[in-house]
Amino acid sequence: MTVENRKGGFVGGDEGSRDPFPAGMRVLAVDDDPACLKILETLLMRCKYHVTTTNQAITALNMLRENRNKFDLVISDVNMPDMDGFKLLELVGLEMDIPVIMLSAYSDPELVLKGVTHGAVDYLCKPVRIEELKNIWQHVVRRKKLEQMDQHKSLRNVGDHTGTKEGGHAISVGTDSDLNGKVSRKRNDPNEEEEDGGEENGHENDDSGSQKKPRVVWSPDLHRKFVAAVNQLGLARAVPKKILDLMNVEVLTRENVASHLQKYRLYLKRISNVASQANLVAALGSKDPSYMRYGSFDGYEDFRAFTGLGKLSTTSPSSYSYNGMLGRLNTPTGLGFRGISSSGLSQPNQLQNSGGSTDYMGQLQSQGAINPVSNLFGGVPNKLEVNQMHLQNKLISYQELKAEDLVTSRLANQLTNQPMTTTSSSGNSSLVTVMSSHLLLQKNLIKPSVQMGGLHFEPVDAGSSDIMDQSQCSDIWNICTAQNSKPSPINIPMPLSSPLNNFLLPLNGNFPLSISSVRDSHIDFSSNAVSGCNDDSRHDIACQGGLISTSNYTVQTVDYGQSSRFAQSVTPAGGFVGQDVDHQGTAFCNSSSDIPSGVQLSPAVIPADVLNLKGGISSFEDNYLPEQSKIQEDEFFRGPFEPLDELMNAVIKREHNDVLLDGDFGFDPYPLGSCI
DNA sequence: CCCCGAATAT
DNA sequence: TATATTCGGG
Repeated sequence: MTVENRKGGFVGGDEGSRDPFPAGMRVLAVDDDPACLKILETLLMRCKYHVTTTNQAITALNMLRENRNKFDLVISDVNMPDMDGFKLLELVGLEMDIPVIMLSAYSDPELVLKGVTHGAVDYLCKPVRIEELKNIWQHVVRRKKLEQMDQHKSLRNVGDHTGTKEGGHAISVGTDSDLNGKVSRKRNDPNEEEEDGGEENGHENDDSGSQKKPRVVWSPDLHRKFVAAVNQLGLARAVPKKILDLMNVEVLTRENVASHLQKYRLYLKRISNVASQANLVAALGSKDPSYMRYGSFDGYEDFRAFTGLGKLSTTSPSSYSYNGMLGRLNTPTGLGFRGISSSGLSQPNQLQNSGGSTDYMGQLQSQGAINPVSNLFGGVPNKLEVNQMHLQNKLISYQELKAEDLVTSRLANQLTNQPMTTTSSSGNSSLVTVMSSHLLLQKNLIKPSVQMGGLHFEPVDAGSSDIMDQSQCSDIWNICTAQNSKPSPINIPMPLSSPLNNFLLPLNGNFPLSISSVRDSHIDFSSNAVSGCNDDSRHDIACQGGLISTSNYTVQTVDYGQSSRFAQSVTPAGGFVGQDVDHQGTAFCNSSSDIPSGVQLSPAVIPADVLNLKGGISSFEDNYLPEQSKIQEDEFFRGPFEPLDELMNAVIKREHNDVLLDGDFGFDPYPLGSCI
């Protein structure tokens, strides 16, 4: 996207770097404490940087606004009287594409986390040592690189040849920056979405005479909003108009949303197919490890990208840039899972970006969303996800399940038996290790520490093992697969890591957490054989589910209509809602209109006994599914639920009170998202 | 008439 | 490919 190139600076990128790189890098140091500021300045100068200082955040902001090309990097103290360092960080991230390093006397992890989640590329503790400053230029280089990549990408979209030539300029609503930080709002589009931070610009084109509506580019930010809206509404009720309203992005038209929704649904469907395939694989009992590659998460890279490089993008109000995403995409590590391809598996090392890469969805993945796919496969939040959660400063911790022992031990066993060796691509090792340790911890019944605040995150890692464990899953999966002799129509092997995932996610990391279970994802196929439904692809059920929220647990599952029309005909009362904590779970059922709305669900997803939820939670199928659905459910779920299955369904619990904490970020409305 | 979703065009 | 536009229908 464009963005004007920052001239002046050096840049790291290959091209151009004629300047002696780090030397001369323009750094803006901000600290209300004169002494600290002086020290900082001195150190920075020693590093040969060109330093500008100010003791006021406001001033710093103004300076940056005046000429965004004047600085390459910002180092700001966290605690300042006039403006909270985080605020400054946020604004800078929002308005310009300049890496920001936070500085604080406190090394409280919470603060660090906050800084990182707000988009800081680094977080240094005072007293700062020159060693730490010597390499800060790397952040600039990194960002530059991303910018370049971004530009290239966008060039394609935008005009350049072919495509839109005349008139048709693409709009990137809001996005722009996406990768980097928000900055730029460049380009053409008349108005961007709200996000106030915005500013400037506006002029520019629009003009051209042609008045062709600018082509909407569904940037990550936009998509995020879209997903947020969808989640908020619940898939069943997410119709273009409503989504449009929720998104509150004016340039968009209902048609735009409708079109995107169409694609989104397609993605969901594909995902479900993937899941099915996975199931199939499991069912077949293939022992080929390659099938299980999915175990390798690359969280590390993601993590890095996520944290260090990028800002998180949040949903609306402010979107933070998430740099690094691109980079991530290009690296093998970027992929979350090794996938399953149409053939059923993917090659290890193979990049999973689905083809294009222009796809921002892939990028989104790195954002903090919980990867649906992973859920599909086991509902296990992958490392990345966990990391992301951390980053997001969401308070998440693993909470002990009531069934903890059961689950844990079981998991442990599985894990033990099947060490995750996976990994295919380079760079995974660390993750793998992490996972392993994580597992070990579980085995020992030590609770993992994903503690982030008030939220408790349930480690459902086990899920992955489940998948691997064919026997465990076979019942369910077999059913799914066996009956569907016919591959799904779409059947695109989607690498797990493919962008699809992102589509689902709430991408931003802000959600409180929920993870959805995927067990239900089988659905798609079912239509054919199982339910005897029509082949009509329209009838596939992508998934079913609902959101359960008990005082302690929140489970979200997805529900996608069986028939495309169902949305219209059925009106679930509840909606998924993440926000609605009170809801005890609403199940949306599709197709049949007889579904009670607002039902509480409980689902099949999580066996009550396992979770030990009190209150009757009856099985989903028994109570909430429409007849038709029930049939399907039976087909799929027949049999007692296995605890593992349970696990697989990622159940995430969140404490009641866990409200989002960080106000800034918190705002995410969606509970999460992921549908599916 | 409005809106939806699928199909089709670009 | 992704998005826009069209089309049939509720």
